[in-house]
Amino acid sequence: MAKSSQVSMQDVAKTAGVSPQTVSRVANGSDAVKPETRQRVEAVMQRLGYRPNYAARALKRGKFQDIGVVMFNTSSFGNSRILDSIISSAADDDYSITIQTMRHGSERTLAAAIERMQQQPVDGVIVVLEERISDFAGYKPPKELPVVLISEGAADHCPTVDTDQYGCSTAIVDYLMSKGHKTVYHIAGPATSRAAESRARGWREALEQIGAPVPSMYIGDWCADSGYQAGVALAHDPDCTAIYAANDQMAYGAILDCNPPASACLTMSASSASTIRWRTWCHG
Amino acid sequence: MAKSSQVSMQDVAKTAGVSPQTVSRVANGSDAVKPETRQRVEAVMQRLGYRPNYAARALKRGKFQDIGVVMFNTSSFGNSRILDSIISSAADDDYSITIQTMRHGSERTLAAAIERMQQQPVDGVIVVLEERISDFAGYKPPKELPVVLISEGAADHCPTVDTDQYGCSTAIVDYLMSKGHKTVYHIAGPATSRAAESRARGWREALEQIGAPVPSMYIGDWCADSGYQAGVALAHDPDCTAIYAANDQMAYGAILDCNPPASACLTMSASSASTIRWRTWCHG
DNA sequence: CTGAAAGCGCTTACAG
DNA sequence: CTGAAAGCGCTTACAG
Repeated sequence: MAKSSQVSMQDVAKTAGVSPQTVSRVANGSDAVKPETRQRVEAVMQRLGYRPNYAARALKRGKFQDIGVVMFNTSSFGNSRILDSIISSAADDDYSITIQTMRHGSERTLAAAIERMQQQPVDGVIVVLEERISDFAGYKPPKELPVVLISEGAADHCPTVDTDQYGCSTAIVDYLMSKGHKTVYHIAGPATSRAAESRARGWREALEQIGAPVPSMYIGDWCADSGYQAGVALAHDPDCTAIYAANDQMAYGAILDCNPPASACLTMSASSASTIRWRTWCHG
Repeated sequence: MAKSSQVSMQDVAKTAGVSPQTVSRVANGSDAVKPETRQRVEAVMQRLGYRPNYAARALKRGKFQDIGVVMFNTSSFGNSRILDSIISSAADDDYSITIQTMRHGSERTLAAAIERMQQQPVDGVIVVLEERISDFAGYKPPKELPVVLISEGAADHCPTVDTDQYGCSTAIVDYLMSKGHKTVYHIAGPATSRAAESRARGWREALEQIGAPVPSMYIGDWCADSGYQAGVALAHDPDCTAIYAANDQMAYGAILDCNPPASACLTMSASSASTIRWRTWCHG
């Protein structure tokens, strides 16, 4: 919107010989315009390259038609899927997305993240929380800005949604056990992750429920390397025939060295909007 | 910015007993304010929960402090890395990012994408192009909105940047050959991808340069499954000791079945801002 | 150091 | 079906 080169509603109005009002009506698809007037105005808009000014419109309307999204990063598999889904869902309703990441240097608190978002053209904010964050539990969003958290465990004063991490884990364990394995090994995510904890808990309790032995758990850091390390160890364990890794990356890593001993390796990932995606590797 | 609950500059001015002017000066950190006045105004801002109105500010300033990014999706490994980098680079200069994906239903042209972005609060647009797009070559961006393409091969009328796909490929081939392999197999990306084509060309010409035999190439679709298919075939080829896959996912897939025959499997991925990331798997 | 005035480009009642 | 007026909340010269 370089001021000089911007064609305004005024310009169109003047050229078309109508009031700005009428141009506005045409721009917004009102049907209270005579067809031939509309046509004339549209022709001028086209010719002059008129674009409605976003800022002026938002100022008047009192909303931005835009939702802010805050994530730690956009490059983890889960986050990038969530983001994709948010973007296309928003687009379905003509909403745009403003994305921000939690910066390493600055305070990693909800308060700081929302504070930054309040300077942005957003009508509401979605925060995707993978790690624990110091002010999670008691955080109170400002009343002018709706905030929804995607995180496990509800915050006290803020709407929170999440996928059923625990349920996915038990389902995966049940699935593998139904294939005849004696037990399932687990490569967990880091202790800082709420999701990792729930997945591990689901795995453990599902095994206990069935009465299967609970092998000691490997704790990774979501990265392939950590899965690889676990795989190296597991490759020498004759009892290991099935592994459930807490995310894709670690499963990829584990596969590198646990093949052929482990005849089945399953990995799950929580994707957007409570859709659970399963992936089966090395069908055994 | 729900109009009713929004605290305006006026409100602060009235409460603090100064002019809106002065509030503006405080909000923008001007030093032409008496310290005690500033303090008083800041206290009131704090107490009332004042936030400058983004739309009004943008309308006046004539810019948004925001850059639009258009991608086919945000969930491919390369794209998510690029996005992460763009976001944090932008944040360093207090710019925000508005992200949009090319929708499946709508026209997948630069013209359509930029058209949509012109309705957004953006001062410029970055388009990440993985596939060929019909209006790529001759596309002319509007003069009011700066557009930069990330794509291979320059467009005629639009600034274009890209990583050195070709150079990466030759470097990877050279690296593997230096490890004593007789040749390197290639799992390429789909023919629709410019990047895939350059990577394949780099691979082929590097082998020719060295005088190594050029095995027939496998063409995948970037997904792990296609890499897996290639791996299944290669596992039975005794001459295959090294594979260069055009992206991570296909490399993951290939590894599943080509181990142990292929003693080395390298994959590259083009990441953000012309940084080339290498990953070595199965050091042989 | 501080304020009164004008205006950014649009939309929203209100008249006709 | 069309237009004149007011105002969204801020910033930018211009005075003092």
